[in-house]
Amino acid sequence: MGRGRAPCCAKVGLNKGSWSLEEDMRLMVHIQKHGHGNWRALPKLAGLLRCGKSCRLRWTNYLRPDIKRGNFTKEEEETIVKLHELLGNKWSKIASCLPGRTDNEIKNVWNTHLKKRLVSAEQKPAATNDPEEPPLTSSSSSPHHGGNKSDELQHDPCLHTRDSSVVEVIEIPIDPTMDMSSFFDDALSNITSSSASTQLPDALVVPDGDFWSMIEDNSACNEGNTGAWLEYLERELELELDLREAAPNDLESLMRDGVGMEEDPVSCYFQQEPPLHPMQTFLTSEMVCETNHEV
DNA sequence: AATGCGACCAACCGCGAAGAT
DNA sequence: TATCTTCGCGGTTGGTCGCAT
Repeated sequence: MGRGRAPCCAKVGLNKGSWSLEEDMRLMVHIQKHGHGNWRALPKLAGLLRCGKSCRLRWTNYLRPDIKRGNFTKEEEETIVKLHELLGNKWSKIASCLPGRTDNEIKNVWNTHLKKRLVSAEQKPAATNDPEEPPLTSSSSSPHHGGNKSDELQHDPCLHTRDSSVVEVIEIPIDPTMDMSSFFDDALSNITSSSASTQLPDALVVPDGDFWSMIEDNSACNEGNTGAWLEYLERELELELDLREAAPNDLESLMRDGVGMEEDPVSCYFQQEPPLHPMQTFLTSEMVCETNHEV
């Protein structure tokens, strides 16, 4: 029980459901500039009619700049399966081993894909040796379906199947020092605060859609309100480069070499996560692939 | 073309745990 | 010790999309 816990969301006058583009922008700009020291106070400071919890979820599951977008690779899926064998339903721990993936996303993938796959793999006798089926090793014995037994396995180096046999667990190296939340806190604290107001200009009409699709929609960026919003965002984030005008070759060199990291605190912030180049925050994986393939 | 259905996934709720004050 | 706050989890919901009929 949360001791003295205040109820989440005073359920009066607060927005629920899907986030609008304006809300995304407000949250993103506010966090980029000021960080998220106090989630409860953040919505008010950012001018959002949301509860802090909702803001935190939106940020961690969707807006965070290091989130990897797109389908899970086979390697990632196998990693999830193996880590689930080790850790059980410790989605955040599993997520910490999969850079760019959120615990919610992993949970969804597990519940919708991997669990079913394991069940079907279990139903198929191992003797069939179906080459299409991923190995999944011991997972065919499905250590967890049938209940939340995750904690039982947490410190058990071996997995016990239902027929009492013991199977070997493949060890996945986990960096215990990896703490994404503190990583972001540290990174955000390095951003020099600007004197500009976080309030969005009232004159700007918020375009329809969501944040990333707006960013991703290359063609739509050049005209209308979307363009105005992007320009506003770039000003707020002090981004000097206009990606919309960058040619594919330019983008590739930007991805490779970076631009103005030393000068641009926001870029420095983005740069602190090694697998992600700062510019990737404004590029979809599709765009990056496209760029790489075209050259 | 319209409808139904299932899959997928973002988002929510309620709760316990843990850290900070 | 009590309180406040955030984090993390399990479970669930509701909207959207694609496919079959």
